[in-house]
Amino acid sequence: MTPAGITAPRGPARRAGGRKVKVLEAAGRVIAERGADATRFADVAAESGVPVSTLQYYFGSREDLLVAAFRHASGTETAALEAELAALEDPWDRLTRIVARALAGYQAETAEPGRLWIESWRFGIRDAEMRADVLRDYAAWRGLVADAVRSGISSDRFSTRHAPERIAVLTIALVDGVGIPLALGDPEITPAAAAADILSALAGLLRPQAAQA
Amino acid sequence: MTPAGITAPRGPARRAGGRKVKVLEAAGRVIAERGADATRFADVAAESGVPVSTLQYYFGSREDLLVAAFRHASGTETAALEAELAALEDPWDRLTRIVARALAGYQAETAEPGRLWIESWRFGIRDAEMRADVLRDYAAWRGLVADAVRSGISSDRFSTRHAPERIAVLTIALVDGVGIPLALGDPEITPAAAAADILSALAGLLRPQAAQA
Amino acid sequence: MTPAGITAPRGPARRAGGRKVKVLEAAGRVIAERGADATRFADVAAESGVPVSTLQYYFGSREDLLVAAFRHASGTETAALEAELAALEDPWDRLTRIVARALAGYQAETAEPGRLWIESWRFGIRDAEMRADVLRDYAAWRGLVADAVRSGISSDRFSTRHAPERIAVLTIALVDGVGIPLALGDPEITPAAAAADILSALAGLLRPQAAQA
Amino acid sequence: MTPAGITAPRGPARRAGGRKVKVLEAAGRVIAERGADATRFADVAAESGVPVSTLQYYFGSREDLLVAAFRHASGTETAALEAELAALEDPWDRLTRIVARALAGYQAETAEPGRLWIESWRFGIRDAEMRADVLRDYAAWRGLVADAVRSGISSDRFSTRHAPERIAVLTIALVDGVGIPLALGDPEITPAAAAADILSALAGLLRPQAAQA
DNA sequence: TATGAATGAGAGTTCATTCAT
DNA sequence: GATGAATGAACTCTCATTCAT
Repeated sequence: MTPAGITAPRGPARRAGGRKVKVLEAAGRVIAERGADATRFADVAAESGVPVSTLQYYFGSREDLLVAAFRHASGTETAALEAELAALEDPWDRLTRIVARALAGYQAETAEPGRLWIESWRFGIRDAEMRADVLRDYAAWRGLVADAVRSGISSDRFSTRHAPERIAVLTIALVDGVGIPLALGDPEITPAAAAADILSALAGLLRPQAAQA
Repeated sequence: MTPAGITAPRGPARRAGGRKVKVLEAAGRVIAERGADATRFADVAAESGVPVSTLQYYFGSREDLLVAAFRHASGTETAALEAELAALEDPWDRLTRIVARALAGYQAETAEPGRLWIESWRFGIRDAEMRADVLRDYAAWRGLVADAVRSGISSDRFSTRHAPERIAVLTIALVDGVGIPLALGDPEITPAAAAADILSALAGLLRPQAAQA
Repeated sequence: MTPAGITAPRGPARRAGGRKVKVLEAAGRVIAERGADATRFADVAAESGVPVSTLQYYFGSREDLLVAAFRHASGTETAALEAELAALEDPWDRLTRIVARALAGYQAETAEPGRLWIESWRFGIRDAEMRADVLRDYAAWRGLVADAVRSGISSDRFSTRHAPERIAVLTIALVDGVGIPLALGDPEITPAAAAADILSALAGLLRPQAAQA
Repeated sequence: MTPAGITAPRGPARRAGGRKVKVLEAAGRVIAERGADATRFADVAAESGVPVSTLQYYFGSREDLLVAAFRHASGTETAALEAELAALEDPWDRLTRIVARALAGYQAETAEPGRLWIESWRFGIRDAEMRADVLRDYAAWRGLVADAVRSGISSDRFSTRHAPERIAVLTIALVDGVGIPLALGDPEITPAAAAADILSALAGLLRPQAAQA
């Protein structure tokens, strides 16, 4: 199906042997590590092995590089989630997976995705372009939740008086709201308990039939 | 109840006729406006009318000033909330008030408290002192929720199989998780609907008797 | 009179269908607009539509391009003046035309020739090649004046005890010296009055007979 | 007459032991040497011994430093000329001195004042503040010439049908117009001959009585 | 106690130039 | 012959901090 020459990635930086992608990933790591405001060209250069002037040649200003890095990271994360969900039929399983993946992003050592989300809120408050990206991401994640909810309702597996869109807003709010203290190492939150609590609350809203509490 | 020394304020800004307090409030405004990382001594000097070198004389390093400003803001906000709650008997009313005040912090033009919260997460991820403050705040807010829940349970106004501490975690998660898109001006979130949804979810967990939906 | 090879232009830009000439004219405009020191390859590329690397391929270093642009502009201007003068018999008319053309170069919106002259002095002070060009131009302009003066003397239309070469120096000095404030928009200088004053001073030196004041 | 403590200079930078004045003089030397556009903070720092950041603390931007340096130089030069003229009674002597001083500025090794004038025209074409300064200087120099001319007319030592202001414009034009090739080392111009020619032309306009040709 | 003066470190950005095609 | 990609060098400017008063 795919002609030979097309195996090379076709993302926003398909030329130069994926060098830009390497840079964007390096930038993501640095942002997660130090914060967007403290991310210098020099840091990304050191992390990626690409000279500072080349970074500027690629991306223009420092802010453009940051926005590109955020966009790359969120695109990657969303794509991975969608790929995971594609394999799942049961709507409750899908919700479970969404919650798990979101929380996983906030956990552990690097917690790269979660840190980038937190950075992106901060950034989006003051930058219109970033804000648009963040809202688009919110819409994407909520959309996946709402789809699962709608699927569960139409197959009679969920029974709820709330609109799927409202459920979606609450679900994403819960994972973010729990994810933050998780990222901060709050001793009162453990990943497992957090997931269980969120799903339990969701179950209260959706009353899923069979197989779930 | 109140220890002796508290009659005269003993915080970091007791002397100098409240000049330090003025500075901390100015710093809070600047942080909300520009973000903590972009808050320079010069900005706070301009906002407060106090010379840069005096700010350093008062607070030491820039980071110390930021931490002090966060601490002052959170102390003020928590105190205000506690004062509000002190007037309320009914536990559901108290939960309603907590949710309302939290969401209010994220809304509208300046959204100063909410922006400071978001900043403080970011900051706390990388600074131990700030992290301790943030976790203390989390504990305080959750404590107020848990108190209300316990009070409702013991007076048989709430009926729930969840631990009050878990309810508290979820409640604070919800207000933060909804507050973030609110602060970003997400068109899918309106303050009223957000509050209603959160309270509706809480009602599902607590099944409050009478007077509430 | 004209050496053989001149029928086909042999300047630095004979090939490539006049593309180099287009570039040199673009460079002249940029230099007049921004000044030689602030003239970047990128500016000339934007003005001419020729890529930066091609400019370098054509002209070598930035300084070489600047010198070539100055030379092209002065050659063009001198040639135009000579063409104008060729049509005039009367030596006073020729002086009048020289003064008028010189002053015109300093006037108005773009004042391209005048600005290039001013730039070239500045440049010539520090660059030997440019200095030689400037002195050659001085000699050319003065030569035209001296020729007219000599012609007027030998035809008894001028009566002066000054050497024609000295008159020429003073004449060119006057047009430059008045041209500078003209280029600066000095409100005390108007083009018409400036020309009249210069010619009046010249008349004092040459005492032209008949037809002139 | 002068109280002890006042011996310190009272110019635009009387504090800090005249350090700013030292810097401005250093900047003037660098501008004359390299040209304004090529004058870097680092050059002035090296020439003056004052750190780059201190230069910025003193003057703000690089452009502000340049403008201040030009202003200082022109103020110094004008003051020196006025002091010279104050000792002279005879109007023709005063004109002679003005011409001599102006030409001297363009001569010799450094030719600092002349180079600064040439730089200032170039700068003034593109910068409104500089332009205002240049026009003010033109007015000052012309004013001194016109005063001498008026004085000569009212004492019947000059006899001219030209307005003193027009004579002044021509005089300054002549010294600038001759000064430029002088600064360029034009072999056709010698300082002595240049001065003689200019004064001779002036004499033609003013017909001074006695003692002058 | 409070403040202005002074300065070093560091960052983003511009730009000519080199290189490979 | 022409041109895009890539990069090192240089420069301005910001800013926290030190010092002296």
